[in-house]
Amino acid sequence: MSISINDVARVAGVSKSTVSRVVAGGAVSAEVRARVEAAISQTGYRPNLQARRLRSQRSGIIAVIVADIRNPFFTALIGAVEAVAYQQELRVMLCNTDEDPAREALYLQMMQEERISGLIFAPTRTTVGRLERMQWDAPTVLVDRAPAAGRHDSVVIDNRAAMTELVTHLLAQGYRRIGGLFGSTSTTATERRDGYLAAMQAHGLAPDYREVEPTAEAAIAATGPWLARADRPQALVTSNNLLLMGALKAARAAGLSIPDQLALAGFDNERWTELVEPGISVVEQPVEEMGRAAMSLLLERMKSPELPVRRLVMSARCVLRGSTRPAR
Amino acid sequence: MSISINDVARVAGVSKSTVSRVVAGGAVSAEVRARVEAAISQTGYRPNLQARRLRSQRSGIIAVIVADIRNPFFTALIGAVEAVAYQQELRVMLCNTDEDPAREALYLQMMQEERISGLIFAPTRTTVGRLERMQWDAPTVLVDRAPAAGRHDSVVIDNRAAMTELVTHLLAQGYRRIGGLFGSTSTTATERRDGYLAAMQAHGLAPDYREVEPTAEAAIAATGPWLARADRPQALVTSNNLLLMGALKAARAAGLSIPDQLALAGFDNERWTELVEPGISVVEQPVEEMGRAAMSLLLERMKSPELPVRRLVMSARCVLRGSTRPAR
DNA sequence: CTGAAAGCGCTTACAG
DNA sequence: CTGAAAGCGCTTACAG
Repeated sequence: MSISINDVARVAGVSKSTVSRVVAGGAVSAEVRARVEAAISQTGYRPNLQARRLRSQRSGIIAVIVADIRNPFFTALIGAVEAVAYQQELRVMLCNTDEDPAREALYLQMMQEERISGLIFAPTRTTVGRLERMQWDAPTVLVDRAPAAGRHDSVVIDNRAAMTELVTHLLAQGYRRIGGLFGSTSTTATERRDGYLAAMQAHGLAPDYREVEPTAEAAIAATGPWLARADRPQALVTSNNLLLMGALKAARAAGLSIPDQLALAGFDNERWTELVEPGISVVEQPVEEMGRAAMSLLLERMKSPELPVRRLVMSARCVLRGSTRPAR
Repeated sequence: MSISINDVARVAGVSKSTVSRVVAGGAVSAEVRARVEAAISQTGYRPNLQARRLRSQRSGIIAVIVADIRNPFFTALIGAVEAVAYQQELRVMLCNTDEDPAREALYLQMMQEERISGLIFAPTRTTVGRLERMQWDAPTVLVDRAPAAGRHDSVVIDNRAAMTELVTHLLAQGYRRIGGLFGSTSTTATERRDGYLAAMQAHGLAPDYREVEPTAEAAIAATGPWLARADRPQALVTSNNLLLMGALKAARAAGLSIPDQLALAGFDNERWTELVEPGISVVEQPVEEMGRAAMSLLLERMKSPELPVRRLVMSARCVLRGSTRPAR
């Protein structure tokens, strides 16, 4: 079909071993090297990676499996991963699971068939549990979502503490009926929920929260009726930026002014949170750094499979804006 | 290393040809099939795609090369492509070029070595020109960015007409000093610029525009000083959503009220354009449909390489909001 | 420094 | 329906 190493060898008048050495940068005399290089550009030869991988038993492919490629948090993460992969001459295979454990299982299987060199994975809560029991031996780094302790390296923030800080801020501003809107599919959302519960309980307040599919649409559907109730919350925290956006839309639709009738806060310092009026208070995660750190851990793991499991907890910070101004 | 078809054959007491047939769903007696399937689950055998691809000479890999994975337009596009690829059992290799022609060239070469089955590509203006002369024969669909006529299938909108419509709307609202902020790296931005020029000229107005790197940061840097001038525009249109966001930030920083001191409009109906006050008028592109259509064209092209070149022009629509209310 | 040979794990005609 | 053989395009010891 396409031009192979044999064609180049014939044109250059050498063996294919020699062509292979030239391509790999091995020890070859200058004269032969020049002849082979001429033959390569004359024929337009391009190595076949499928063959190289089969023979060398390393694919040089990194898989990235995320729950929602449309969530800008994951987009930024993927961007950082891709940048590192590019400079390491690794390929990136993209897998989007829509928070579906069945799809995650299928993708894991496919990536096993792919003989990937490494995996960056943001799994659902369901799969976090299963992953411990599964036979899965490719070098893997869990990012954003991980068990408290497990078999794989991970890069996370302290979700519980971050949410506790956010809720404590609202309490300090005088809010008492604080509602929580949390994703139902990730350990991350669950940890953030626990941070909310801890803060409320520490102040002797009754929690009032919902767990939903982590999309703006689900947030709108859940928040609309909630905000129409007589005992509706004075403030709302959400576990991610899509839920935050949905909550804001629902508040606007209900005609509630922010923060006077509803204070609002959530996660991820997306640019829009600063552009709406008033600005929305958020927990900012170092997402680019998380992506780069995950790749660093992965590269080390690929090099040294016997390293002890590492868990990297990065720090997040609250960015406070008008949406959480003191309660009247 | 890992379990191969030979191991399964030995356990099942058949030849590896037979195992291959079972895996491929070929004609095998029920009794033998059962034995082989038992051996497969007993050994935990997973086919090696590298070997399969080398032998069958088709990779089943789709490459997606985009200029900026962080631009939500491209993110949505990638999401749609991935969804179709998943159901077609194709893998997606993700390539991000940061609008860099050198990086595009490198990625094209890599994907050639990958022996990809197809390519979805949003190239820079530089590469749009080169692509015509390059030897590049993998099935390819250009999306969002394409030459007026060329060797490859494409899916675009009528960028020139869409921008003309947007500017004509501003003119009808009474604005005269309308500035344009356009990306410098894509045919898309250039076509939108031409639509702006056409509308201004049709009304005998002097154009006033800048071409910049298509990022929010570049937009802020360009717009800040511009809005500080005595002859600053009364209205501003931008060629994409990142520039729009940057322009809005610069307007806010300059303390200009919208639309009274500065009307604003751009591209892509991102959710934030509706949540800021006032809402921003935008051209909405059918981005998901563009991604799915691109995959449809690609699948057909993969099946029938001899089809004539097709150019699919999808329709866009203006979503008018408060940011372009009539001028005082 | 260079070449011949073996083999990575499959699929695919070709016999039987 | 089943198996033996060839071969996809490489790399990698092994000789020389």
